[in-house]
Amino acid sequence: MLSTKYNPAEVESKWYSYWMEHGFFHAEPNPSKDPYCIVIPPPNVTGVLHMGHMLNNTIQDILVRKARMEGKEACWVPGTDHASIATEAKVVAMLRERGIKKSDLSREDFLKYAWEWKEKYGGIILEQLKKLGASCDWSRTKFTMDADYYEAVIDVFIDLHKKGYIYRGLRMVNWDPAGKTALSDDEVIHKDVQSKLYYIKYQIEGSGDHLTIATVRPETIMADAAICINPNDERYKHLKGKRALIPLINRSIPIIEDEYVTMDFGTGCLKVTPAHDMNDYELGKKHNLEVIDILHEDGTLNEKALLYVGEDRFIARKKIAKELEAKECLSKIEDYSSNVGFSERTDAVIEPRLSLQWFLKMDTITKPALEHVMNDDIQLIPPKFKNTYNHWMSNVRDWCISRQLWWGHRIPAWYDEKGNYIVAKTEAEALDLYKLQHPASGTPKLTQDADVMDTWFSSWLWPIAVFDTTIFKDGNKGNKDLNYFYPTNDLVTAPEILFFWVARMIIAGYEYRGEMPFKNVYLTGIVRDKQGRKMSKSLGNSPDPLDLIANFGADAVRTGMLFSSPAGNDLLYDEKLIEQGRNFANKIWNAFRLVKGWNTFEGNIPEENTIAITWFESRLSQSLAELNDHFTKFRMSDALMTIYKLIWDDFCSWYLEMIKPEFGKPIDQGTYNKTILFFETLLKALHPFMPFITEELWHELQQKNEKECIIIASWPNSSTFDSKILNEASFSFAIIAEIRNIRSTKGLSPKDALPLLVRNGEQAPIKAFWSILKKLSNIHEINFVAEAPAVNSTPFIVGSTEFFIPLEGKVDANKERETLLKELEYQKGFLASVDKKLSNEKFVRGAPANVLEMERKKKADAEAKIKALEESLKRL
RNA sequence: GGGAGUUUAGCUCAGCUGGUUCAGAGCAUCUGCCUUACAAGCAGAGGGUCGGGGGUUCGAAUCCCUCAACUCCCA
Repeated sequence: MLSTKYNPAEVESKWYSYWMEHGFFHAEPNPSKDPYCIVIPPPNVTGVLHMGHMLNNTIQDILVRKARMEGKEACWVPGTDHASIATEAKVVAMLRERGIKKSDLSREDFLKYAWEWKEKYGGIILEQLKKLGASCDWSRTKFTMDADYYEAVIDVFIDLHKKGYIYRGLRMVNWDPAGKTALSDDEVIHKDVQSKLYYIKYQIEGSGDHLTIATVRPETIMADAAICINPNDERYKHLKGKRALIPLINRSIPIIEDEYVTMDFGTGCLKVTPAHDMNDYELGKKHNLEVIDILHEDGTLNEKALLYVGEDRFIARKKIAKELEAKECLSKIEDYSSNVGFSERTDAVIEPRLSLQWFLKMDTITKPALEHVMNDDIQLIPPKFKNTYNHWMSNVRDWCISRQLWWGHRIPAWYDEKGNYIVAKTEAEALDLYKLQHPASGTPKLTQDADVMDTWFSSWLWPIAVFDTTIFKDGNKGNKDLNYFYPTNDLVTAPEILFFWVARMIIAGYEYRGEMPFKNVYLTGIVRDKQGRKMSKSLGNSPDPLDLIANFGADAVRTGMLFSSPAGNDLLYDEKLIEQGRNFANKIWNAFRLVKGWNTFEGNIPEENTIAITWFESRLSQSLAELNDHFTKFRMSDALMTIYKLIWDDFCSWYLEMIKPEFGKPIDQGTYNKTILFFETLLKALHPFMPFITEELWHELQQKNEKECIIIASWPNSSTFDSKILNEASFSFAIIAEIRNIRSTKGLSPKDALPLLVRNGEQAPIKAFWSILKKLSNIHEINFVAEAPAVNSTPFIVGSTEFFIPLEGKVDANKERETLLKELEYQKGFLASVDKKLSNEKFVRGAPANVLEMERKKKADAEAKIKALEESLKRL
């Protein structure tokens, strides 16, 4: 005897290995089939599976499985990226535990440790995906630091440099003085900090007058390049064209005008320090100001500061404030709350710092990427992201592609001792080129740039490089795989990386293939907890996905994630959703137990079963059409809900109840066979969502060959459906609900068979369903009558047909009158509102014919109901 | 500061170009059932002035204006 509970654990591991053994996930270029391809957003090699991955990869797996069943050559390419910053941080932490400092290691030794770390932990996340059921072509697993991929990234750098897109320039970066490295914006944590606003007096050159500026950083006055005022500021008209003297050091600086200055902040006079503030830097560029950097890389003042050289910036701040006060240059100090960036790793206050970095010019290379999204060649789903995309791409800034790290693709630039550089693949090539360009210089000692490239500068090649890493150097036509699978079809990712990654892949796609990298971009939401907070390790509000899979089964987790996740909207995670998924699996399991338990006999199909079958065929077809429609619109949640209701409501609650033989009795062979086919069709339509239970039952329902698996079974298509029988069914379901309701309110047991009278039943739109109605609502006889019965009976109306259940002695006349009166009142009110509309001339004139007709039918129905209700009341 | 989005039942959300798919779904809640597939279940039921206000229209959840709250992105 099978358990009443479905047990996913062994089923899931069994089928996953089975699929792997039979190579069902593997795809090869196949000219007789259409390709379907998704490249995975490569997770960090350092990562472990979190809820966001679960959602994201579930959606990808659903799309791939469906495409595979549709007979396409479905290829889902997995892999990881090297995540230079995150990985380097983890390796540094690992070394620290072993008592090793990064600064004591050579680059080569450090990288050895990094690779060791990668080999040990780098595959974890991919193994976890297997537990989820991900049907990736694992033989194609790619890593952004694979030797050939590494070379491709270098080739791209060289190529773009040759094309004039890559240049070296000064740029403000987030500098961590404790870690002595630049950080990306993501690694900076902004906090509100209580600080002071210092009001400092600057003498105006050639006069005894002063102006006053307000600053939180008095230690930077030595780096000032100008004072800026707003040209519209009446108060400072007299300052125009003058110069001011920096206190303490008496250096003369110009007073400039720019509308950038907020007149009502501070004093309206702004000190401009281009070397130590992002905004001031921009302002400085605009006005051609001198850039004076007064800080060492560890945050102490350098000789350019002239004062307090060697002191830490914060100590210098205090000392300078004191000295300004002593020399009466400080007019006041206010408390002030400011937003300060801290290093995620060292917690040091971030210092904006100018440094030489490598950039990719974005103005021309982005053009096709913008155009082809705006004209919908590439579709963003949901489309609201087009706005955001447009805004970003139209205001795109040059991309800073260098990082002061070791783990990653090292920049292929070689410098001589004077700082001249050559971009080349190897040192030997660089040397040859150098000699060509500097024939007089002899043989110099060249050193390679110490920095690596931004991780995105490798992952932007992903949709191409997973197939072919050689096309970047010589622009060849690409290998078989690339030409078959590229452009890929769908990309599923988070909106957070729309620019970091998606936009850049599109740019690279057009640059190197002249073609889009994918047709559709499905943007998922963020998984949050019940209170709407982002899932995070520090909050501890994220469940471990693998625990969930162990407790509920992967099928349950997959469907649970999808029950509430419209595209682009956040998903509020609740374990209840996973339970719902588990309950659904259990429901299917029990339907299987029922069907599997039946014995059959040879004989004619009874009339009610014929009707049940005809009806379900139509219903199935209708639902499959709906399902496919949801899929074409990427409405995954709705697609799941469609199949969920089809199985739970239509198949289990209605169809199986219609055909279910009495306990212990056999079922006729014809109905049985048909039912198995229905069940199989349902399993197929459900397979992309719940791959494991469907594969299990597929093999349990009927004996299958070794290779006859649901994973490669053909996707069920919708055929025509008979809307008449669907209407008849819903009409009879409404009657059944009424009868059950009457039983419920009158306290009648479902076991007591009741008679049913129908007034003018010959005209009721039920036709074939009378016998089913009898079975499902336990009615022992149905009589068609011309007049309402004289005996005590409970009436009800469905559509415009009147029904009566004779209930002598069981009816409370007063209660009955009450309900009838209530209904009568409602119907009269309804009729009044319809009448009002119909007597409105403008409505009758303005409304389209079908609307008018509807209203007239409403009126007729309401009048019929009122008449029937009044008659019933009279009889009571 | 600029831009985008959201607001519909207790919760999560559908409702395309204004009119019977217009007030819906799932979950939750309540009531009654251990009815031999399933209590991880069955059968019923209740629940919303569609964020507030104003306008356009014969007719507004849907279009326009305005206010409010929340969210995200960029600075």
